[in-house]
Amino acid sequence: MSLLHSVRTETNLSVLKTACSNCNLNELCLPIGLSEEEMIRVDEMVALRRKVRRGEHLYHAGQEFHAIYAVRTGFFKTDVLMGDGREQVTGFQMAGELLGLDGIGAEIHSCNAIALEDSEVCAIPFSNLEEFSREIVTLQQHFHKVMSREIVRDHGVMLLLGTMRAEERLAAFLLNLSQRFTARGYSPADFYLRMTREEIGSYLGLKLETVSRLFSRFQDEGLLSVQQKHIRILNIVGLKKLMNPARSGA
Amino acid sequence: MSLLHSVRTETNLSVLKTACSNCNLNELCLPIGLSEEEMIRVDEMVALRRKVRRGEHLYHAGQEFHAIYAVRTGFFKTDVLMGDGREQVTGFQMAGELLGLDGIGAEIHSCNAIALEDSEVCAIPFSNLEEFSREIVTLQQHFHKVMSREIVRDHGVMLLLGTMRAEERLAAFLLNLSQRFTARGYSPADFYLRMTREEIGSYLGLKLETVSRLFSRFQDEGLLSVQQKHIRILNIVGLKKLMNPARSGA
DNA sequence: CGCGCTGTTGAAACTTGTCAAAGTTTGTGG
DNA sequence: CCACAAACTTTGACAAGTTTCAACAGCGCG
Repeated sequence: MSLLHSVRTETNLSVLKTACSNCNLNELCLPIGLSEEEMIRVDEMVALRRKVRRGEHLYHAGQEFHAIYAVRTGFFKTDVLMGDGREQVTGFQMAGELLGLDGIGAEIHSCNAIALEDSEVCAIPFSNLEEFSREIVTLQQHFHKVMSREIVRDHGVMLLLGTMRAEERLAAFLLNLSQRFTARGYSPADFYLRMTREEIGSYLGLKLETVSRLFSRFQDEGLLSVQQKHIRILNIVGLKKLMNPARSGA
Repeated sequence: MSLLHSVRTETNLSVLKTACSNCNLNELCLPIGLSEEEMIRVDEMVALRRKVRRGEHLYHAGQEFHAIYAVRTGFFKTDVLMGDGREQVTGFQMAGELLGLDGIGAEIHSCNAIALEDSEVCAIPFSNLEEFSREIVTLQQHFHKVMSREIVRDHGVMLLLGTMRAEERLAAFLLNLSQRFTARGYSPADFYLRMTREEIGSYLGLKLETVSRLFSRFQDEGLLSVQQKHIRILNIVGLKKLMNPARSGA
């Protein structure tokens, strides 16, 4: 526990042992589908909980990789930076979602993970995860699925960035958020954005002004109500239509 | 082996057992780093070789997932299609690279894999892979790294699509190809593209006309020699500079 | 309570896309 | 083996979408 040389803005480590078996997230998180017995074994795997304050890094690009993190509470973004300062946000993560998969390949993190609000994660030392997944088939399978789904999600983002127009991108983004909030028991149509217009823009391959204009336009068109970060979706069907522009024939 | 109901354009299955231990690709492919003994065990894991002719699908989006494929020879693209016909190419795969990771999550393939030239793959039934990777730690670790690297690669493509200008994208694409050809013992500066301008454009989020104009411009600027699909890189430093436009300070 | 970060809006500029036409290569069938 | 058709590529002129630059408004943190 006397781990860190307490680097500048580094985050706090908590000594609290986390128990997946008690966690209300276990239906969204890694242990999906484990039997009660297996779940209790998995409790050993999770090392500790860690709090990350808004604006702080959970890990930096270039840093050594040791653990996968599961978001317990809060909200993160991951991004990659180009030499000249350009930023690409590669994802936004909320409760139950995993962070750090990018580090396995090179044993070095390839992106930054930054808390967008005060957050808490479970750290799962990767060697533990590999060890347990050799013994618990369900866990192995589930972990592989999680990684694969991350790949599929990334392909979806490529589709968005490569082929969609600005308004389609923002609609897709809002619908995706809506759906993920719903899965966590929150309102599908009324939520607070945790990220700035610039971060949304970076994720969607747009400039912040474009995002802002689009929000205004969607509001004018009666699709949304926008008050800063407070979004209400007023016409979800309309939003969906924006994404799938009427195809003539088919 | 009496597998397929011989669907229309479906590909041929070969009864040949593949042996990783004899394969000259094993330094690029899944079995990297295995001991000779382990390698021989892994031979059992690989089910069979399959030929895929140019233009044919290795698998379709929506099809049930059973196996991961390793490219032995040839060249593939993977793509996802939107309802209205828009296509996003998500990757180009060459010898030693893996196809099918997208299918693990939902047990259904989420993209199409199409041969761009007559090709041959090794099919590795996924249940075998999971079984063997429970026993052979090196294999488990390597497989996890391969998946993670795919995620990192995807993030690189997001960066490209989200933040780079057309000329930077094409430069990055050519340098990436060059580097992968080099890793396979081919010339870094003289190669044949297997894909059309439209496919390059789809991968890079550009229209085929833009790609064509860019090739012409790069040629005018003395960076490349372009004769249809035959590319010679004449000024690799110049290409790299295009990607990292001179930063003022730093 | 004010300074700074975040967001909004406008006008002009620029990059890339669209449409169109013609040239080139490749593949196929006679 | 030639000829024709289809697919792919190149190039131009113009249009459109998005960015850039700039000014200002609002909220929130210290």
